[in-house]
Amino acid sequence: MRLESTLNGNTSANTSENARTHTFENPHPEPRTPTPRPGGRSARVRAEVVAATLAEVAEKGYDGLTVEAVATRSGVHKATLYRRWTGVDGLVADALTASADQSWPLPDTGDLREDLRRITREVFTVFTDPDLGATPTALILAAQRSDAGAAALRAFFTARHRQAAEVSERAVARGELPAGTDGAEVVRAATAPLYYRLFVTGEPLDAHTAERAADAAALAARAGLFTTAPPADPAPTANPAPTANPGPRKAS
Amino acid sequence: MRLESTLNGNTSANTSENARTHTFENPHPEPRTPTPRPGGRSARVRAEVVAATLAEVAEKGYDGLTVEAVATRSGVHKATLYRRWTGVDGLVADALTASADQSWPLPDTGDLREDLRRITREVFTVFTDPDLGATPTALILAAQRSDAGAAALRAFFTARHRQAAEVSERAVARGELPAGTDGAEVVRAATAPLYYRLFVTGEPLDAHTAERAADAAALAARAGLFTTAPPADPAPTANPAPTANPGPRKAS
DNA sequence: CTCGTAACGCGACTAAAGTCGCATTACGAT
DNA sequence: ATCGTAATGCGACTTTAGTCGCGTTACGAG
Repeated sequence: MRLESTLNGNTSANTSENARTHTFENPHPEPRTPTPRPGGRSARVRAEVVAATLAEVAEKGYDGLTVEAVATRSGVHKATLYRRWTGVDGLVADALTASADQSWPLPDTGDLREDLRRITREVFTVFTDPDLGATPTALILAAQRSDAGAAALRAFFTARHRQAAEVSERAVARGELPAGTDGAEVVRAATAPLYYRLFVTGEPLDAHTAERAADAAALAARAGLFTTAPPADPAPTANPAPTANPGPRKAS
Repeated sequence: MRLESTLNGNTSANTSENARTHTFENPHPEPRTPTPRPGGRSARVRAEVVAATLAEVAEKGYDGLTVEAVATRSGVHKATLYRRWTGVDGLVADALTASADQSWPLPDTGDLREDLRRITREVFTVFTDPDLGATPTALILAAQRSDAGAAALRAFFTARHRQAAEVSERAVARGELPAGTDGAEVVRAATAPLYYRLFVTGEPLDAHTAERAADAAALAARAGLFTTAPPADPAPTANPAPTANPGPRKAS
């Protein structure tokens, strides 16, 4: 009985391996836990596959991404890709996980609104530039397609928001924001309108919109809307009125 | 030579039909334009297929949606589904287009912040309720997967934002907001943080966040951030500083 | 009502995605 | 260095998605 071990960053990718193992009817189960071999060839294979996935996604978009093409480009056999990464979804999730380790500089202008403007301008610049934006766009779209991808995306953004919270922490220290401000929420408020257009509504995004989103977030933060205390207003009433829903509805 | 005609709401779905026609090498081209037959059986087929698509999406999610299953559930042959709707993407786009015709009531409390709170609370309620939210969630995710779906999604949200702009128009008339406020932008600002969590970052969404998003949008609107005039600040400098990008990056 | 043909159903078929059993390679522990 | 076996490559194979040619049904125009 052959057991594939769990490799770094690929816990989800080995699910089908475990599942296959469990379906093998061995009347004498071997309780021994296999020792992972994450180094050498395995590490090289992963690096080659991640690189090939990113290249394929950048070139063909998420919809054109196939296991066959990644196999060809990476020189890794497709059986390995299916075994270790389950399929396209696992490849995307792993590529995203690999991208999450990138460090990135935070703006520090001494003014919160300007910091936020720089953040939103960068998001705008990257995602509206065909060359810069192809890979991240495709990765986000691809990641949404599966539980594994969505989990990797959540981890990615959660970490990014936590890091970017520093711009608000500095503003608090400067006395620009009230103590107890949730810095990650400030960054979310600033970037959400951009990602909303880019990835939900598909409406056009311009530099002015990016700037305005930052300004609105800064204004709200200064007004104390993002303090971790609950709002001063009473809780919603127990009888919500019929309201508008801008989302799609199930057809009757 | 058989030509399939363009049907209501299915212009994208007939692309492959036209493409097939064009690839047929007929030395004597027939210049006659076929007369569409959108009524009777064709209308019944469309209704059955849209209903089946919505049911399948609600039950199995966007990832479990297959042409085969829609064909089985609707009783329409899969060859027809491929011919008329091209595939899963066309089915989703059409289901979304069919959903877009639903009318929906707007809140009118006499107070902008409360109106926006009701809108965001409704979005929150629908998308966090497993029963109410399954279909719209799956439709949005599925629509993002193709150009046709994305176009339908854009049309859907653009129309919704335009309609919801009425809450701001009323606020302007009440003297609550400055003249020239872009009402659609106000609604976008209110709802974007919700959809960002739901569909981009996958982070949890609670009622407090929904409420706060409405409050921040109302605050910014009252401050005049959404007037259609450009901002009073000078344009961005010609030399942008290196800034943070909270999106994924291409691995080096 | 008739008629031309758009739209559809069908089964056979092709293409693409994914799996399996076997042999080989190479990673860690000793 | 040796050894057990994790990880991989391979080709054949299965499953699922999508296509094609033909005959049938039924929609509008006249």
